[in-house]
Amino acid sequence: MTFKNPLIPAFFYKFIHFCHIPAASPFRPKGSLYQPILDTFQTESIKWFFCFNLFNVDILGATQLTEHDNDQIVQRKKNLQEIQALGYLPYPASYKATETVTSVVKSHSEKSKEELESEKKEVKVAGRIRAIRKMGKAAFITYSDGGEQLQIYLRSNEVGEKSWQLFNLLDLGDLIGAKGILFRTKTGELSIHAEELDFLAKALTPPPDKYYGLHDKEMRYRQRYADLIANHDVREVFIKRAQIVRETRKFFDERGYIEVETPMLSPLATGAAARPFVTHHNALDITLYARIAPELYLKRLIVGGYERVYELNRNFRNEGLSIKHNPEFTMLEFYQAYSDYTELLEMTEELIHSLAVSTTGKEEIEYEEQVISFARPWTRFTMREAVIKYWPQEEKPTLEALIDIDQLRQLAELISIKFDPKSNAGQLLGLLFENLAEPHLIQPTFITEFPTELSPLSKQSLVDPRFTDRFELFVACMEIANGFSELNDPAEQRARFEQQMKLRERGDEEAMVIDEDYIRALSYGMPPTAGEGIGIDRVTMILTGQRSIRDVILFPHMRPEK
RNA sequence: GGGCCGUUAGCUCAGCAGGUAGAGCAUCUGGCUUUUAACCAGAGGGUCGCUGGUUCGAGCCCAGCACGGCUCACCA
Repeated sequence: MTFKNPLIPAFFYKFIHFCHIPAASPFRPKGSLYQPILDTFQTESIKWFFCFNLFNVDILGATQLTEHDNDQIVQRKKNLQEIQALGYLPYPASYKATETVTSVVKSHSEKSKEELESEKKEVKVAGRIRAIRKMGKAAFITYSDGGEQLQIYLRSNEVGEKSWQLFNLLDLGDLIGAKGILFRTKTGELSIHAEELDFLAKALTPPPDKYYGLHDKEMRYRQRYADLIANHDVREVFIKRAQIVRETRKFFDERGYIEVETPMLSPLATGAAARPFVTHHNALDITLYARIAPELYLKRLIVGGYERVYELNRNFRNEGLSIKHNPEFTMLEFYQAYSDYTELLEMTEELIHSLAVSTTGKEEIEYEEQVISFARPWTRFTMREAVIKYWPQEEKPTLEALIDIDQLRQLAELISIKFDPKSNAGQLLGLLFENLAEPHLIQPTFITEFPTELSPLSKQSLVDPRFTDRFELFVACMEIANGFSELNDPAEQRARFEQQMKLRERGDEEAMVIDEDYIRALSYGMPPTAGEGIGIDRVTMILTGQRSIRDVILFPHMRPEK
């Protein structure tokens, strides 16, 4: 076997240099330290390759002390140095495990002590050390693959000199491999009776407290890796999130939808009411916006003849952060031709119900000390009905009052809700709804009949054009979904955009921008279509019992450190 | 952006009327061949977020700043 590489002379030079490192570091490698390792390789070429590898894995860097090192890091670097001296690679490239900790635990948890003894099953398994219990010449190591935990039992006289020496240099958090026979201890715990230990990687930074874990929220979000190592339930949340996303895709795939990807960077930030992130494309010398919604692109695809499309991806909104808002969040949007909003409403019920059952196993879940029932059918109110239902006074407004601008102003004043005097009737009704009804919508509730002024992309109701054929779903007082029959009349769409532009001119930064190409697309003829967006982060929050959106986003945005 | 709260050992947290800092885990030394938050004996470890002020003396009181959490407003 030959290893031909024109760079070998360079490696050679590095290697020579490497072997003559001045005594600058307190952990300067001894001159002949690597010779035994190199000697085990027969060919010169492999030797050089290996030499490069050793050099590249930063033996010096990893064990060099810095002024920031505390006593624990110093100790761990020393241990790594000694592990190398024993002949182990400090950061080997792979480990040929026969299975994972989780698979071993899952497949053997039911087996009795006697069964295991007769099977004498040999396994080779890798994991991270979570606990070490040493008793003189024997010891237990608990290690984990992130999922399950497994115990290794070692005896100094059985495991071999080299493995035992390695064991004495191991620290909590290190990654190791163990080979041995599965058995059950006196106390009945499934364990590997170790024949051999392997060293796979060093944890130079100690892991969080093995019992109390990592609580500091700032550190949990900034160093999610440490959070995931320490807190098993955090890991579970993101596994469930993946399950929710997977099943959502399956739900739409099974219904004849195709998944599409539309621009994340676009010359117009439109399709929703929000302030965008702004960036610049150098080659084209144009301003681009991170998308606030894919809506208008998806409907162009409906025009183009894909009758069912969905996109499950990120939206970006340059707005405040809160327990419910992250600057980037995951939105599912889907569009279905020849359907109206009532069909999507039913579908939403079906989708969320099935997600709830598959991720939690039940129709009823606990969230924020409330029991939320996803048993169908869910409550439905028009926006005005909801306002009336939750009106705080004995004397309630009439349906007609709730769409009349003068009466709405009086009503808002009556219950001292502050409003912008320039607000139109639809905006005022929306304001009353948010203030009075939203805080009560704990159980899944559909709100329908949205004012046209609040719905620039929705089709007007045939029975009353002041309202649109639109709904929103609320769960746990959060807006989860927003769906409507899509406005497909290009003339009416232009009028709505112009209405929005007027709001913009009056200083409403979040009002929508006109999209001429979208109107052109509509002019080719868009079939009657219903479309919807569902906030995946919020669905995940509810189904995993998390109060903060930061707990369902792996790397939530924070101010940079220092 | 406003209000409230927080920041102490590697991790989790105590600390008081203002008198130079404590515990558990982790680390180090010794003991222990089926333990499991292993145990027993001993040891080391701190710029008490930063900067200034008050004071004989500040982790503690005051001011400013930084970072974070919660909350209100805008938003999904």
